Order: sequence, then structure tokens, then C-alpha cells
Amino acid sequence: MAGIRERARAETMGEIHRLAHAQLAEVGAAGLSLRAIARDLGMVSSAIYRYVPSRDDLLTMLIVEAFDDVGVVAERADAGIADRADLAARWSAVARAVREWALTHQPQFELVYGTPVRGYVAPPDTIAPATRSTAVLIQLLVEAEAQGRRPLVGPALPAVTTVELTALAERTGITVSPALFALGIAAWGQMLGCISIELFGHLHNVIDTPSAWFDAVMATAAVTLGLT
Amino acid sequence: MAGIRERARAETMGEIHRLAHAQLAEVGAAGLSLRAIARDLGMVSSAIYRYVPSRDDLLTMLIVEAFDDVGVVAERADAGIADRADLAARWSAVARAVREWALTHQPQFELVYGTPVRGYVAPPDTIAPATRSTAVLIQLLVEAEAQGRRPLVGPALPAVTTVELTALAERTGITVSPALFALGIAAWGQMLGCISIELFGHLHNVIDTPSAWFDAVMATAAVTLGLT
DNA sequence: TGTACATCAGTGAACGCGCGTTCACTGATGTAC
DNA sequence: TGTACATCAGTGAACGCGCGTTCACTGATGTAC
Repeated sequence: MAGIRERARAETMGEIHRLAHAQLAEVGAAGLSLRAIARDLGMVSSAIYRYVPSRDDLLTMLIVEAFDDVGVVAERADAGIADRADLAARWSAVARAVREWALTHQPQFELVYGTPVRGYVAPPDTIAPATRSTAVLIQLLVEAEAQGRRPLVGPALPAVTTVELTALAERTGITVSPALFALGIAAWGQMLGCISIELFGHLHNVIDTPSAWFDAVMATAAVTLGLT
Repeated sequence: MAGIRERARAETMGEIHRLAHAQLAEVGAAGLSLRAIARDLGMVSSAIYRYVPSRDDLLTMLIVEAFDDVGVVAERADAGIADRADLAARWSAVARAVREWALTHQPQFELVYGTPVRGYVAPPDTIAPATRSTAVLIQLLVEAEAQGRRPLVGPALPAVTTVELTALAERTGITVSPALFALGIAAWGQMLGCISIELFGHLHNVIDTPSAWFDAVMATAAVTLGLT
């Protein structure tokens, strides 16, 4: 029976998680408040410090979780395509999954891909989780290039960019040419950008069915990247 | 000499503008505070209400200004290309100008293209200014299509998207086909997305010279759009 | 098995700070006769 | 040109609310002998 205390602690910790997510959805990252969580928990405000060292630590926790969450979503979407050689289908599936995650987890999306929270500096612990979803995309680039596929339009990279991306590839052990790497990052930027403009309301009175538009342009991006 | 009052009022109004922008840069849109502006102005906090009806109105003012600002920047960049037939050069110039504006006016960029401020609902007055910068891009699409240029990869649009974009074109008097329209919006999303990931820190340890990378991928996007 | 001590969850008060907005007021500027 | 009245910028106090964080404390749970 070791741990009535331990179990209670784990349970409270879980509640804090739950409430933090709920808060995020209601008031956004900037409005995340330890006092409010303590209140919802039925505790006095100072008691929360038995569980969370500070507000920034709670934010870090949420950011790491969100990065991980979207990473899992991307990985699952990719794994769901049976025909592994169909890189375009895998890309489209990942893009669609990330968009759907963003729609159903808008506050988490804002937390990691939106405007950074003022006064908060992300500690190094957040770097590794951040790469999880991008790793899925990079894997597609690696496979595409290994099979001799090339982007439709090879970008005219300035020397400095070629140097930087070559160094990055070497440093991380990723075997992708600078040209495709540059376009891959841009495609990732496009995916996030298209999700952002939808989520942040810039498609109002422009496109009423964003999912259809998004899927179509992401499929086109896959062709442009040379994934077909 | 009519208007020592009038002149004082205009001057104070100008100061409020200036201080609001400074505040935006320091604490971000979420932290924008009427009290702080009054303080900086050397006024008592309630006096600010002689000039600004409410905090939300100040936000609206700043948003409208920012939209207008980036619109002017885009227009000027476009106008700066002497060879009007070189649509790709015009697109690249606009993209570069918008990115540079975003870098030098980060808080304004966040205000209009970043995470929306919680609790603030944009009034209809903000819609018209928002379209100013996009109008520049759309003009490029119109000219491209008028000259018979086509995107490298025609997107396979679902029927619903074709219908929506046809209706939008008719409603606004823009003579752009749904296919190009869809890709144009996606290119605009890419531009904003690539700027966002740079500004929000997602290129740290990835690309050290974002301007070079950005220009290269935007030039490639112009080719893909069929602007060459 | 029982007792003594250590651990730790939660309390309650406090510090010092912030915010938007209202309201009755003073005193200077502007205007109409 | 001078006076009476209207306008309006700015004051000062207040309402009612929020926040993060610290600190001495009580009382229950866990542990070592």
C-alpha cells in the first residue's frame, strides 16, 4: 500500500494538466494563470507551488506536450499510408493531419507556432520535441532524393544558403541536398502559413471550405517538391 | 489663431500614436495598456479617455494602421520594378519588402498576422485595410493570366473550391481563374508562413541567413505560379 | 506493535504590482452677444 | 472691446478586478528504531 500520498500527488498533477489545457483553450497562453488553476482545483493559490515551480515552467510543460502531440499526429498520419513509395500521399496525409490537429487544438497550435508569449523564453528542453513533426517531413525528402526524384523547379540558392544547409545536413546526418532542403523548409512554412491564415481568420469571406482548398494546394505542393 | 486647443489635441493624439507603437514593441499587443500610455504621457490614467474611447478602439486603430502600412510597402515595392512585364521580379520585390517590413515592424506584423488578441473582436473597419497588400498580389495574378501564363502544376480543385473561388472572383470583379486563385492564396500563405517561422524563432539552428533563403524560395514560388 | 521524528500537502495572510473604466470636479480656452 | 456662458482637457479618488510569489503555520502521512 506504499503511496496513498504518491497516488494523490499523481492525480493532482493530472488535474493540473487537464485544467491548464482547459485554461489555454479559454484564455490563451498569455492569460494562463497559476492562481486560476489553483482556484479550479479548489486549492489556495499558494498550494499550486507544491506541484509547479513557476508559471514559466508550466508553459514549458505545455509547449513540450504540444510539440510532442503534433509530432505523434504527423507520425501516425505518415504511417497510415500503406504504399510507402507514394511519397505525395504521405505528404498530403501529414499535412491534412497537422491541419486537423491545429483545428482541434487551436490553443496548442498558437502556443508552438503562433506569436511567442512575451516575457517567456523557451528553455533548451523544448528544442528536441520541436523537431519531432519536422522529422517526418524530412524523412520524405530523404526518400524522395534517394529515389532520384527532383523538385520541378530547382531553386537558385545563394552560396551562403548552400553552405548553411550543407552544414546542417552534415551536423544532423540528414542526406538531403541544399536545394531540396530549402524548398522543404519553405513547404513546411507554407503548410503552417496556410493553417495560420485559416485559423487566424484571414480566409473569412475568401474561402468557406478551407479543408478542400488546403488539401488541393498541399497536393500541388507535393508535386512541386517532386514527391510524385 | 483659431485652435491652440485644436493644435494641442492633434499633438497629444500624435503622442498617443507614438507611445502606443512603442508599447506594442515592448510588451506586445496583449500587454497594450491605456494606463501605461497615460503614464508615459504624464497624464492621470483617466485623462486618456478624452482621446481614446477604449482599449479595443486603440487596438483597432493600430491594426488598421499596420494593415495600411504593409499595404503601402507592398505597393511601393511593386511600383519600383520598372519592367512591368516582369511579373516574377515584381512578386519577388513585394515578398522581400513585406518580409523586411515584418522584421522592422515585428509587433505590427504580429498584430495583423500573428495570433489574434484574446477578447478582442476586429470590427468591420479592419476588413478594407486588410485587403490592401493582398490586392498587389492579386493584380499580379490577373496580369499573368491575361497574358496567358499558367502555373506549372494546375491544382486539382474540388468542385466546392472552384465554386467558391468563382463566386469570389465575380463578387469582387477579379478576373482570375479558380485554379490560379487557389495557388495564389497558398503562395500568400507561404510568404506569411516563411516570415512567421523566421520571426517566431523556428529557423534557429536551421538557417542563419534567412533573407538569402527567403528570396530564393520566393523566386521559386514565382516560377511555380507561372509568373515567368 | 508502538513511539518519535521527518516529510510534505495544503492554509492563510501578505507584498507589491498591474489593469479598464466611471464620475464629480477645477480651471483654462473658445464663442456669442 | 468686454462680459457671460459653453466647451473641454486634465485631476484625483474610487470600484472591482486580476496576477506571481513568499513565508510561517497546521496537520496528516510515512518511516526508522
